[in-house]
Amino acid sequence: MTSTTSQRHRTGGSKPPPRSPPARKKTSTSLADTGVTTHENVYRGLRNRILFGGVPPGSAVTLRGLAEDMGVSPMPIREAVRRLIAERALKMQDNRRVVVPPMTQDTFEQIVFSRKMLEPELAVRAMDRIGPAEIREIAAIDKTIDRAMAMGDVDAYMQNNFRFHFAIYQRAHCDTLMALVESIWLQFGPFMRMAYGRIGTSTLEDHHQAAIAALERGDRKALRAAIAADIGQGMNFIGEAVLKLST
Amino acid sequence: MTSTTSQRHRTGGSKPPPRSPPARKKTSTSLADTGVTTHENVYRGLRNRILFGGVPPGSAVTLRGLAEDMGVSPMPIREAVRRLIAERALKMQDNRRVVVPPMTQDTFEQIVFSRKMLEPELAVRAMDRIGPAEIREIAAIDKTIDRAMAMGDVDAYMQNNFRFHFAIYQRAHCDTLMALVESIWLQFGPFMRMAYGRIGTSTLEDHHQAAIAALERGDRKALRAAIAADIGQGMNFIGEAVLKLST
DNA sequence: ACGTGCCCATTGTGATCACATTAATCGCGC
DNA sequence: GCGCGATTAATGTGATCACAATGGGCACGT
Repeated sequence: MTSTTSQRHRTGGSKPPPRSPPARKKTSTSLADTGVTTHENVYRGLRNRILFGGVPPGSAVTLRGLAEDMGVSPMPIREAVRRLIAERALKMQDNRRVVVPPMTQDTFEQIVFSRKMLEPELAVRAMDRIGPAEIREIAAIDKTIDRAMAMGDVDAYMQNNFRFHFAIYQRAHCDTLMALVESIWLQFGPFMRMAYGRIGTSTLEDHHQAAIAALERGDRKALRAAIAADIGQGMNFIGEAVLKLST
Repeated sequence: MTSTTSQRHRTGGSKPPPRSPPARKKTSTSLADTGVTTHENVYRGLRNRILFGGVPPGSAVTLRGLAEDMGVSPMPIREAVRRLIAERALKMQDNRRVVVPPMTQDTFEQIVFSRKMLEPELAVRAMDRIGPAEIREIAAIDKTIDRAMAMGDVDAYMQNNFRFHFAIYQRAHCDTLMALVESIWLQFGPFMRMAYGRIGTSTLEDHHQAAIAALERGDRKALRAAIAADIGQGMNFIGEAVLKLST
């Protein structure tokens, strides 16, 4: 699947001897070719897979393996992986092997702290730019979350939980803060998935309704508290499932 | 010139028909070849240059240019630059040109906010691991800062100011938080240099003495306040110099 | 003299090859 | 049969080439 190939930069077709005949083919414009570079597409795909738990912690990520999967040369893979390493979504161990970094109690605590420091602020800053239309949109996402939870659809739950939070944060137009928060989400994404995979989504409760209500009332303090509570509850759930039960 | 090549990875010696006489020489060890990979060395060199204002905002950073400067092929440069872009130390604009990102009032405010949220906490967490010996070391760095300020040595001032803060933060052993803070420092480094270049270091006052005193007394609240005040004062200075005066 | 169009230099991107190192596999000896 | 060493496979790294696109420089035309 996804045998898609790159959109440009055909290298010569065959070529045992050094030189390569032109043999340009280009074209194709395969699919999803959103005009961006190949390594950008690779990056987004990989990023989403990590963010939503598609790459279990500890599993190896090889350049040539991904290259074959995505039908491109190892080159754009290298750039995408390097970028994800810089964002701490991946980690290169001393072996030079690339893996999803393991979670420790210390790291987890720092993640929780960072989230509680940054995300409520982001929500409050976004509040002024969130009107009735945006609130409706956000509430719709929350509805989707409820459906996913009821059906036990972990993937849909995670994706929409992400959409819920970032639909709010994004309105703050604070890209510097957003970059920090996105990096943090990338770091706990795989373990959120692991937690839901172990325990399921049925016992989940979030504070999204309280956040929506605070948005409607324009209550900054309540919004801040709702986001903080949501983070606390969600991260506590992950902590229990991942750090307490086995490893 | 600089026909120099890397230290390993022989390229296939002869290559019959086509290209390029080998001309390898190894050379130089220009960059403190610490046994790590080439792109890691390139990364560190470039990172320091950015962090300490060696690359003025707006100036172009070209792959081949840097490659020639450092005597390596464009390849490790690409990885280092890609990493610095991910850390927001560099930015690739739509032209595909790589530059030190410009500073805006909004970005600046977010940087100040992030620093005030994260760095005092880092200092407090480090306090338990900072004994008399470490305090002596930190105080010595502060002495060096005073000397640099008196002599108007901007480079020495910036490097030792960095060393002062991170000598403290490092003891917290919080690498997740540290990564966030380092990314932030990379973003305002070039403008700190710009500010000092414009106004000089003579009018500077910091709160380092208060921080050292708080460390000696084990006074968490005072340490938090001293770090926050130092950030406030320093960033206000940069803000005045960079955002108010011209652009 | 100024604007306009073309040409070439430069830049980032992608592919492929060569190499060093590490992991895995198999075979040999006990 | 079971460990242990050598050989083989696989992986990340660096270099080089080819290509598309942008930008700047120069000549030409009005």
